[in-house]
Amino acid sequence: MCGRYTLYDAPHKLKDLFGTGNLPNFGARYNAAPLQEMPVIVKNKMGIARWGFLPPWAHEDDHGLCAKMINARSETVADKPSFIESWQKGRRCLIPANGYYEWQKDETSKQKQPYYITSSRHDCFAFAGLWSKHNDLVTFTILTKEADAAIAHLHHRMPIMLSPDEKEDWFTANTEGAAAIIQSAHGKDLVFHPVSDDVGKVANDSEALIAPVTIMQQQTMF
DNA sequence: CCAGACGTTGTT
DNA sequence: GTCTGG
DNA sequence: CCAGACGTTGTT
DNA sequence: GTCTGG
Repeated sequence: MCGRYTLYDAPHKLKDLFGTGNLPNFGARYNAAPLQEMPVIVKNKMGIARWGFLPPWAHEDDHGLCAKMINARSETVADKPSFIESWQKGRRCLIPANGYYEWQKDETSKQKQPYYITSSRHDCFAFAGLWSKHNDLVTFTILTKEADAAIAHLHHRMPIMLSPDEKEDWFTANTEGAAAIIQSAHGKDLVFHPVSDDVGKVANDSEALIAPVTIMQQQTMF
């Protein structure tokens, strides 16, 4: 599901938007991928963490496991051995983003069409997530839920997205409160458009990736 | 009880 | 560390 | 998430 | 088909 996203707002803009105290340095990203280092917010601080989650009992160098944990189902996150500690101890984070990508699979033609999804209401928002720490390595996962009707035909799951003004609630809530915030999260204001297949390649990372394209129906030779 | 997995999405 | 399956 | 690799022995 | 790397 949510396996690629963008974050191109400048650090100082994110600082203002989310009211964080410090200001790490990072550049615009149009194709953030799992296992990469990205900005995350925990309470009033912004830091850099690795996308993918390492459970507390896992080895720090277990990249394979980390890469498998890029998403966590919000419906079961409180029950899963991998996430239970972070959930119960309130290790929640926000992952600032400007949009994310979704690949729609066509069952008959077996083609994959990437779409870029944004919010018509907030040009910068945040995914809700959980973090974990091993020595100096901080990792994070993005919480998901059933897709809103606005994008359900693209994909039946979507990330939990919060607006900047929901930050305070997300971090001051107790576990029950956090669950309620997740419940109330929605995607009513989501909009999307098809983009180039170039986004598939992790090495591609430019503004051109989010430009709308016209879908060309590919010829089947046989 | 111990051993072994520990995740998601999507597809069947 | 904690849950599931046997 | 997608793209790309997917193996060993032995030699340098 | 399935795993790894990014």
